[in-house]
Amino acid sequence: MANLIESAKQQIDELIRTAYEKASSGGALPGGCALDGAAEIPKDQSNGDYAATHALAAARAMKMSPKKIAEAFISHMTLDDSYFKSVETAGPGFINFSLSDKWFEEVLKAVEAEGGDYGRSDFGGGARVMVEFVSANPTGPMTIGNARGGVLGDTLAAVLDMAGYDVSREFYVNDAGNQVELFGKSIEARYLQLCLGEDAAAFPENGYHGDDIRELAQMIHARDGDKFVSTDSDVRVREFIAFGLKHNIALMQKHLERYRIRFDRWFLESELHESGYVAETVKLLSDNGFTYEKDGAIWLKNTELGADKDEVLLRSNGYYTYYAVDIAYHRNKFVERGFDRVIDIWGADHHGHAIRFKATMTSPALGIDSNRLDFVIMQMVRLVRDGETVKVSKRTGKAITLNDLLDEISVDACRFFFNAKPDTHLEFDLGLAVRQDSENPVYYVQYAHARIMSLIAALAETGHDVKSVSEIDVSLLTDPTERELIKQLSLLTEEIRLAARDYDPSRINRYAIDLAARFHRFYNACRIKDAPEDLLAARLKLADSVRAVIKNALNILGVTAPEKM
RNA sequence: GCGCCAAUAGCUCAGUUGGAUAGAGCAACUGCCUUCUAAGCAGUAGGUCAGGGGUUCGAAUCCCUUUUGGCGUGCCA
Repeated sequence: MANLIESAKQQIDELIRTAYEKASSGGALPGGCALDGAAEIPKDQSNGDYAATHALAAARAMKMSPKKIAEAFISHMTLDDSYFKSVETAGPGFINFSLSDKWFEEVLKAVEAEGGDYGRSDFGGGARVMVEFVSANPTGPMTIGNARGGVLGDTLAAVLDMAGYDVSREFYVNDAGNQVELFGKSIEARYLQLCLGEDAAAFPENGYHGDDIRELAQMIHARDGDKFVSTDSDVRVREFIAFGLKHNIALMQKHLERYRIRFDRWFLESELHESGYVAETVKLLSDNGFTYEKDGAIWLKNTELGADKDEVLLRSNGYYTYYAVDIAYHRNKFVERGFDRVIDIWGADHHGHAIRFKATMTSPALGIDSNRLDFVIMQMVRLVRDGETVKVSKRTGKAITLNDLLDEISVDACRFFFNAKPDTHLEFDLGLAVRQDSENPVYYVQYAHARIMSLIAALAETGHDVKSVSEIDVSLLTDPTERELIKQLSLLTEEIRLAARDYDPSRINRYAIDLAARFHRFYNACRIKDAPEDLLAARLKLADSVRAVIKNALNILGVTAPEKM
């Protein structure tokens, strides 16, 4: 649970506040001024390990130059028993602190004590959070967009878990409605064409043209022959939908498993219909005066609820719209299942819906507190091969599926690559991704881990085992690469907290790359094997700490930490 | 038309919510293995932070505006 970055920052804040009290009571500074400002890690290491901006922020209120204020702070400050060995003013009035050996030792102790839990915090206070992601239509194979959403959702869930939330992963299965109907009719057409010839059945408008639909028809035909030719169409379509969905859902589960994604629950849309929950929800809205009738349909007064347009809830043909079902589904998440917070990961093609939908859910009609429902809108993935954009579409049948992708690219590389910042467009060059194995940053990180594993094994053969922090002398680790490496180790808890706060798990990728880079630098600058006994022990301990932390970071990303490469 | 998101090195992207001289990785160039994994390291070069205004001690970051791109604006989901 150690967050030594936060501890150090807090201590700086306290040191400055204490110094201000002394300085103001002694008359060196005007009293009664609010102290703003914060401790930050400066970009340039020559400016110390931490830089505080309190003096800069107080300049106006105290009517003094920031530099003079900073000097007054420092002259009234004692660093005894703190994490710092020195403090000085710099530039326009920054107060720069340098860390002491004590702090570096604390970091290694925390890594050792917490092991696989190092990085974990209670930032979330155990709040129950649902992350709903992928939720691909079961009418066809998962796409590249699902590949991105899958990684994003899974790693976000992992990050939230590490940050102290009680996390549930959920896949919402759209196994009802228009698209499913179309799915059934597409299979029906292919089936009839198979039994009676290509011209025997017209293919439905906007139907699913993919080969997977033909395959489903073939599977049915292989099992039952021409049996369904004479069946009533409604019955036949229902039968084919049931068959197709069962097959497709099982396939999605298998492919996601391969992708190392496992959901706590696969929630079926049909449950909401069959239990009458959708009807009940719409009735609730109607009873409270939030709907009206027009053109034979029931509309939600969404404009009054803060959205930019009204929405149909019940179509004139008697079917509920996705909008009505989505309201019911989210009402279920909050009201029936009591999640404190719900995060939906949606593609950019749904962002308009997300805005309207949030307005609806958080309006008086549903009464959900707006900070309980969040959307992560991820921008589209542009698939490129040989410099040309590949269109991703289930309908054309030419889409490259998640599973196709995993046949070409390792799960490790895929997961690492797709875990990019959600709000930027992602260009995925297939040719490059396939060829570039050794240039992918994931290998850079994994290599650091493998390197340490073999290092530890080699040293063990000469009788040098990894010792505990209490048995080594941390003050021997004086090389800049060693100091930087330990500082990077200390950062994981904070990075996880920020990743959870900002819903940006890609911070962990960058963290892992940075940690690996600092290890490689250390490895090149500091010999371990030939070092004097005490130094060897300290460096070996440091390397082993790095190994543990890389493993934790890769674990969050769902990427393996290999022992050899 | 209106709305949302974006624009940073040749390419892919960071930039700790307003801090010090804007950083990495690819690609290019120069070095480093008889010594713990060279899938590595060190170095050189590369910038009008899309353009213009504003806010203040201080702006890639906040506000306004223009341009460019993606997406949305269905009784599809």
